[in-house]
Amino acid sequence: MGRSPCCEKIGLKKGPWTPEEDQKLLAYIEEHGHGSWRALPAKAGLQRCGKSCRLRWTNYLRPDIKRGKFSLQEEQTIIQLHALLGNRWSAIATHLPKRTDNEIKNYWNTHLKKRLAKMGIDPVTHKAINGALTGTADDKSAKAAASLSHMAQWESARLEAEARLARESKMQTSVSSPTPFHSQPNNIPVSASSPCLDVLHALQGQRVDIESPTSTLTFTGSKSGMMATPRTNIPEISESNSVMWHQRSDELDVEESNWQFLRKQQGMVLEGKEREENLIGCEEPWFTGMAGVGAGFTGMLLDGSTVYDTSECWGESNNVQNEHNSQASDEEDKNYWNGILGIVNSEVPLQSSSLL
DNA sequence: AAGATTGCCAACCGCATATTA
DNA sequence: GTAATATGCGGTTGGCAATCT
Repeated sequence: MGRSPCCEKIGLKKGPWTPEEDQKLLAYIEEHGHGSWRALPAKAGLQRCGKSCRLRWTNYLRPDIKRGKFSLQEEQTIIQLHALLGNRWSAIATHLPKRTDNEIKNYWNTHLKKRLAKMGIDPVTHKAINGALTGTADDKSAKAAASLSHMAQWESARLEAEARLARESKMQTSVSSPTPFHSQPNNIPVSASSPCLDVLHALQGQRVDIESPTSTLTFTGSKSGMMATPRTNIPEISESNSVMWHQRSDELDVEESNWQFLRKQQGMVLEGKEREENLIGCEEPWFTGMAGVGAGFTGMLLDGSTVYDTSECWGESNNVQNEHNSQASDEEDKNYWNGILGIVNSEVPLQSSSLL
């Protein structure tokens, strides 16, 4: 529908924020919460539109924002998620604690995209340009693309469901009046078993606190419906290490059928200890436990036919050929992710992973 | 030393969607 | 059901700093 007219008002200041303006905005939100962004500038004594205030807060002033250089792990996460989700920066940001969508977007555009292009990989499609990396297109790459597309659709559905649940939760908890930021149950946005976030859990093989500054999801602690009825998403690793998920059937029956499609495509699902063992395999500290993910996506990209070789993990010798992998077709398929891994590995100083 | 070029990122713009009246 | 309003998202830009010539 119609656009907000607030930014079209004459007399509102634009451009860089001054320390005084920052202080006013910060002080107001800390005391009253942001409430209605539209009404905030007048109440806070700012000659800005609400939109500008919201942006300043979410991208800069929020206390739970991590600034500085991206770690190696963050870089890989961005690349992987971009391959999965495309330019959905807010969705990607939900998987990167303390990073804003704007920051991720900027980093992608100024660093990662260039690196991919330099590697001969199309940053949009994540496919080799002119077969530079993985050879010419064939049935496998077509199937991989289809799988990836399907996965992206699935992730979209998950995000929508997540947003819907958040809304419902919000309604149930009767959050009718804005809560001052400092008095919220969690200054840090919650990581209450959000299904979407579980993707990253699988990526990292461990539970992590997701604190996306830009996440639009707001749960309200123990009163929240989300907390009362935690979702039980259980990752499963297929034979090709693809990550599978069990959803609450009462919510996501349709989505479940999508996964069955994938299961069918990917092969049998491992259970219990066997699954856990498949999550282990990479020596690289940060990658430990990630085999299920990198490998999962890799598996999909390779049509699930190639077992991921953990010796090719990020940080390991990407150029070292796997002596045990003698099949020409496997070599031809030298998976896309290895190429991606090599990009950053070859251009980013190792110490970058220990920054921040 | 100075002008040109490039890289970076905060902030803006406009569209899409959700919410409200 | 419709229109107005509010908010969120992603693309783009402007300006500053660093680097190059």
